[in-house]
Amino acid sequence: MTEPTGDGTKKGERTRQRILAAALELFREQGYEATTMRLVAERAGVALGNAYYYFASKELLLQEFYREVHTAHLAAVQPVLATRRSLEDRLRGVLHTWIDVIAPYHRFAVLMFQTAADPKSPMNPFHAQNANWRREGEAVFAQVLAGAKVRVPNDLAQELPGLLWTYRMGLLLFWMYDESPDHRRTRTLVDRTSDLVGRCIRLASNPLLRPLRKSVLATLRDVQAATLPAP
Amino acid sequence: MTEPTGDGTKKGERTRQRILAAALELFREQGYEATTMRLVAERAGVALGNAYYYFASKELLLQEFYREVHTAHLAAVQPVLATRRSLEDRLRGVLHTWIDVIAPYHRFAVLMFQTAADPKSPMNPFHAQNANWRREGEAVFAQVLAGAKVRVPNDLAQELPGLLWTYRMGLLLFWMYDESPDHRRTRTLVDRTSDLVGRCIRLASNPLLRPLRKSVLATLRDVQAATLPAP
DNA sequence: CGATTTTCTTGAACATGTTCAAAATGGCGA
DNA sequence: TCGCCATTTTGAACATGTTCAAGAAAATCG
Repeated sequence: MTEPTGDGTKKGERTRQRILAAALELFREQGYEATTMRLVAERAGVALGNAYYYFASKELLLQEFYREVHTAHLAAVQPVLATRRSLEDRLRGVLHTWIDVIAPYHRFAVLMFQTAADPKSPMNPFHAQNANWRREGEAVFAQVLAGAKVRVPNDLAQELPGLLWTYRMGLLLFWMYDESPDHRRTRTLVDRTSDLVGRCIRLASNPLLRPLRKSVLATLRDVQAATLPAP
Repeated sequence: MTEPTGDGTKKGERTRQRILAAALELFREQGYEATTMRLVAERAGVALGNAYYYFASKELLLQEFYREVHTAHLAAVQPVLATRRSLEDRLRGVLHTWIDVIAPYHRFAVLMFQTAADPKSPMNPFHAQNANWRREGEAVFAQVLAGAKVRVPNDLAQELPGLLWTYRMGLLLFWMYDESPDHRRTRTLVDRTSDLVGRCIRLASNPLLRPLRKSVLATLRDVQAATLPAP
């Protein structure tokens, strides 16, 4: 029957949660490739087919992982944004927090990519299903910009969250291959690049560069219009 | 043990070629995912296991495809480079030629990525096996720069081929989703961005921006040192 | 030429993501 | 409570990438 531990839950919802929990656990322990659906089902105490009743594919389980990480990051980032004012500081803070949040999954990410696995879908923003996920990610950077005391021209401001999101994707890739303790290399890279990004933003805001900036941004928008579904 | 990479005439070399030909054929006809190893073997008139004797994985077959494309591009690009002098023209020419060369494989590429397949390995430059392939690709852009009448500072010149190669990777991604006839959208993008790239290179070469440029390039080199194997 | 070693080829077997038809369970009105 | 329908669960079956032990063919050697 139902009831303890609060979520509004029918019978099936609990099963779903057990499966998801088992999957995330196994992802963390063994990585993506090594986590077979049979293992997930077994640990969840459920038949193989049942896992597929709730998650149509292994990849959907993966997307749940991204959601998990995203909400954790969103929460962890608020105190940081509340106390820092300069663009560079805010950016740096958000990215270090990001590393903190994903750290437990390093083994997971590395395995996932190392085995020639799929950056494919979950990393590929060019698909409608993933558009939401991407836009949520951009929102954090919009927050970063909103609270920072920099003046950027409107055209640029509009594109910046997306650009910063892409920048973070690059960092993610670097982080995956970063085996240094506490991911120090990545953290160094964050420090250096958040500085550079700040400088580049200021440079791009220079009135002298307006024509070039306009051209670049126009092209960028065209590319997005062609690949991303309409907002 | 057995090293199947053969000099031209042995028995096995013919078998290898038949398997490779069958694979490329099927890739073009049906895309990567739909091409099963069993199909490849069957069309090559060979047992399943035999395909694995020559190509340890399906992915290796894929890399052969890239090699094929690369050599074709290299050949096709020479007349273009022989007749154009400005950086923008050379870049544009090289990229349009690139589109020409890969055009027959559009269906292949689209299927490959659409099915959430693997940009993974063959697209992932962060692996030793793929480093060569990447460097060969960069060489074309080094040629583009060498024959162009632009003066770029040395530090930048050193990194430009790699940067342009990455730029081309982005174009490839765009092209995959480009269903317009003759890939006109991608060609338009090439025209616009090769122009922008030219302008950006000139901007980055400005002495006033030397400090920023130095910082960016230094960071870039660090990233590469951490991810790519040493040249 | 015959024996032996190397190269090539085969097909069965395995692991894993995924599907599916049928069985079990639960909810609920009569 | 009984019967009926939707929800949930099951396990077998399938497709495909990959491995492997063993056999066939070719090359090498004495």
